[in-house]
Amino acid sequence: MSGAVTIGVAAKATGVSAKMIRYYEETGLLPPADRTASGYRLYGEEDLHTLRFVRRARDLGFSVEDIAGLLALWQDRGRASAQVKALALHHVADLRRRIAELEAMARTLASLADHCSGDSRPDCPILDDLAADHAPDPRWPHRVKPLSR
Amino acid sequence: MSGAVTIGVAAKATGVSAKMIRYYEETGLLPPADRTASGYRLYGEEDLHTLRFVRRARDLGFSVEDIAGLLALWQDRGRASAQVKALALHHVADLRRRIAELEAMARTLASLADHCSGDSRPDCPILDDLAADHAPDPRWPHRVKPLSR
DNA sequence: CCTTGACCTTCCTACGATGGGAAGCCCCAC
DNA sequence: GTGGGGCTTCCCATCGTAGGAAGGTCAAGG
Repeated sequence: MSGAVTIGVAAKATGVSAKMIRYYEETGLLPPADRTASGYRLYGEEDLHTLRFVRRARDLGFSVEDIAGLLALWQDRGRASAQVKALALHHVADLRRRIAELEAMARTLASLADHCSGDSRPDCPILDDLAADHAPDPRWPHRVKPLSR
Repeated sequence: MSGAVTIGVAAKATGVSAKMIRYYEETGLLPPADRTASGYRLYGEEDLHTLRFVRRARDLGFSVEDIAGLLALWQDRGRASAQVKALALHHVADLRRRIAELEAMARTLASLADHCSGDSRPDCPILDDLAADHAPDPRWPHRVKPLSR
């Protein structure tokens, strides 16, 4: 029943650093914490719960802005789960898009590295690729450079 | 043989914005460009080649710091391709690590969303998961909170 | 009662890569 | 010579996080 703890304890208990707790408060993600007479922030069990919620959401890659939405829905007992699901699926789509981008990079680079002898000789397909003329604009129909000269 | 072009032309020709070209120069990735009498930066064919190299490397996800290394190797005719390959493979490993992280998030979230009805009712496994007690420190052996009180 | 050390407060700085914008100079075409 | 577009530098913002300085607070132990 003691309840209220200071920011350092709250940080350790929730895995959110004290710095970030202050930042979240400052940016409005969290409401201003209660204070002791001397100005120390105090966190009760419910606040800790909220902080853990925020941390979990961050761990799942949600932006702070998205988390504000999730928190609002969480605290709205009359919410429609459809709203939550939409937010989540939107985020999943975002994650998948970023994954696809990274995978394209990794594939390209791995394939280049695969063709590189990796010994003491200077010849290197990786550098050759980087130095080659890559079409800047057209997305995929990668126009091969004209052969005749 | 006109050769030298101003920064805006170089930007369009290479796909690197003028802002970024200045930034790269400022941070030492690129050597200071030649200037006209009135202070305009000038870029020759070789500079454009370098800029395209940088852009390609950025497109492959290399950090500016890594690109500095790649540029140095590129310009070192006596380099060992092993060095380039090592840099590339290190970066691939980094990409794969980030991909794995994002995939873990996406998988978790997609599975939660999958169990969410997504209708007008408020019940939502996604929020339930976010609100649940997730172990902060211990990696997986998820210690359940003590029952007795 | 006073010191000590751990904690808290605010405020400022930085990261990495990028974009936006303002104020002022430069250059070319008309 | 004028207008408009390009160039210069300088400052600010992003996003989430961390570090540090300067100073107040608190509890424990002498």
